[in-house]
Amino acid sequence: MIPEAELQAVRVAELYYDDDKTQDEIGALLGITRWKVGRLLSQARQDGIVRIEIVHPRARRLGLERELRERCGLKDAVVIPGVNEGAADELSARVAEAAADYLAALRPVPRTLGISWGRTLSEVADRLRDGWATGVTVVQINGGVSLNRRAGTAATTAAMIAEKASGHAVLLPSPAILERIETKLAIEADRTVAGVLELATTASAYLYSAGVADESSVLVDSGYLTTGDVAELVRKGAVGDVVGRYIDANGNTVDPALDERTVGFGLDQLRSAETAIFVVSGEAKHDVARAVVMSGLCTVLVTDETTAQALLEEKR
Amino acid sequence: MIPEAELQAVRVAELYYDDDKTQDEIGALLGITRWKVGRLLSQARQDGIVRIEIVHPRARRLGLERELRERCGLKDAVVIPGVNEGAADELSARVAEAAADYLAALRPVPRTLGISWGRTLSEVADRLRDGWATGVTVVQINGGVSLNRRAGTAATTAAMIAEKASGHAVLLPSPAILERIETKLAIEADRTVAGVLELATTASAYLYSAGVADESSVLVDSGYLTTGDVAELVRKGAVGDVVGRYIDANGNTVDPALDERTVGFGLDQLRSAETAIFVVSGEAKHDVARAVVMSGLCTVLVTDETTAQALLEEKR
DNA sequence: TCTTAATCTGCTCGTTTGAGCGAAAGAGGC
DNA sequence: GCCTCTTTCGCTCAAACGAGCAGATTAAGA
Repeated sequence: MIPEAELQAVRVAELYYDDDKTQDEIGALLGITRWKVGRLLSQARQDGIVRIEIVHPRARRLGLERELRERCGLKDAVVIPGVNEGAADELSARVAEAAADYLAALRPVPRTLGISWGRTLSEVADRLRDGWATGVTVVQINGGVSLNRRAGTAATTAAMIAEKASGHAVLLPSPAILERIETKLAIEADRTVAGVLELATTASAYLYSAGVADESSVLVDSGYLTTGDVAELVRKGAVGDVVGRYIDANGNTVDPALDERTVGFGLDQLRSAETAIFVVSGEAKHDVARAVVMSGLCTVLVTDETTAQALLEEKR
Repeated sequence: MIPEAELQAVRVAELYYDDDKTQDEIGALLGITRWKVGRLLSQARQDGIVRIEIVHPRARRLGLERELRERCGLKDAVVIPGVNEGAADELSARVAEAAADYLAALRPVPRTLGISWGRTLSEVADRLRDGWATGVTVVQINGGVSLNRRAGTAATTAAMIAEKASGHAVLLPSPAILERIETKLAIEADRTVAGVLELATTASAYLYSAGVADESSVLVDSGYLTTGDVAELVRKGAVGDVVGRYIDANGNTVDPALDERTVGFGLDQLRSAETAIFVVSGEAKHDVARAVVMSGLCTVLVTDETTAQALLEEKR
């Protein structure tokens, strides 16, 4: 049996929202005071009898964002509503657009921006509008230019972001992962590389995404790792990679030896950053996303609704 | 490209409805006046960017009801929201319940109520609550007791409605359709039948449903008509039956000869009634419903959302 | 280019609404 | 039954809001 109060709440909600009556009128009609009407109304919203929805491609999910901020200790969060039909492309496009918007609206405007590279970042760069800022130095925080088959993606991403802000890009002239630790140390000691890495530490904001730990990874694609290497990493608990470094569900380095051979910004450095914007979308990346957010690798999260929900689900 | 104003409207709507900010605050935040915020907000609702929905089994669709009243010349209309999953039983149950509610809330309380019979009416009777009124005389407006296989359905419907209002039922002791017109005239001339029919004309309200013109009809089921008869009626344009009389899409009698042999309240009498409540639900009955509503056979319509939409669709 | 119509903007003012408070009404323990 | 605690109620008051208006701005036509 439905409680009497609920039925009345429904009736009141109908008259108020569908019939555009004032609370006073409704009160007179149903023989109750207008305050009671107001209370029923707010309870109806509380109970979910009245649902207010914002239906728009660019709409955001502020409720989820608030929860993410509060429960995950984020400085900020942007959540894009899920697309009706399962159009994964469109979803990532929208999230990328949101990230671009966020970056453009970021205050104070970063003087130096540290970025990673990959499909997501490239999409963000595309969607950034010309003149989104002025005079921003864009610096790569992890290596990987040379061996990449889709040559230059990494370079063009940085260049495009810089160009659209009438700034200039500083590339990291190094492979992502080296075969021998000695080589890695040597290259990091090199003036050019060391200079870039130092510049990276001075960045006022960082923008990066993450990869899934499977054979589809760009690191495999680029030849840095074999599918066997990845399988081994997964066995050790890897859920994905952030700026070229594989992490487990707790956000810790999975394979210290491999990490030693990886050139670029370290995870701890990222963790201590004032503003680290993490862009992620798609079901496949839920695990990495969780690891990144929970281990404090980012201060700002830009993602889709499903991912956001998955993150909060976990926390309950 | 999405117009700038729309994006701003979305932003405003988010801040207002999701973030519970006042229009003033939003104005300050976005650098616009609060009046502009208000205007964007009302436009967002107009454009359907902001959608307010009342989610409840007993909720009604007041917008549709208003349209029905205005566009179809109805005195009143009750529209029940569609059920999510295709549960036809539940839908008819809810519509029946709504009809019962409507009847109970009807003012002035009818002294005499004319009813038809059938599955729908029986459901309405079931859902009527004890003491829904006091001292109402319930009179059958069309025959059909005797031959009905589910013997007594018609009788019990009337009896139940009457009993729940501490009133009494007056049954029409006659078949629905007779084989010869002479018999029909004779039976109508009989004191008992004539008395009931006269009482029926004095009713202050009528409650009835309609049947579909196909072999599933209760008139076939009860043996008044053969499936062949019905097929012939359909060929002549029949869409369904109301109080035992078959009508076409315009609400006119399909077969005058058959009509002459049908005992009970006439369609014209129904049309001139002050209050004629028509209860109908389900996709199969859209055509009959349209015919009934458009030809002015009812003054009050109780139905489901899909049917209501189908009726209005037609009118465009 | 000037004129005119249409739209948009910021505002005044009266209405509508929600927070907060003391009184009344129920619920529950003794 | 009587008392206490909690909930619900009606109300005051100030904030929030929308209708309607006049001036500003834009678009369109001559």
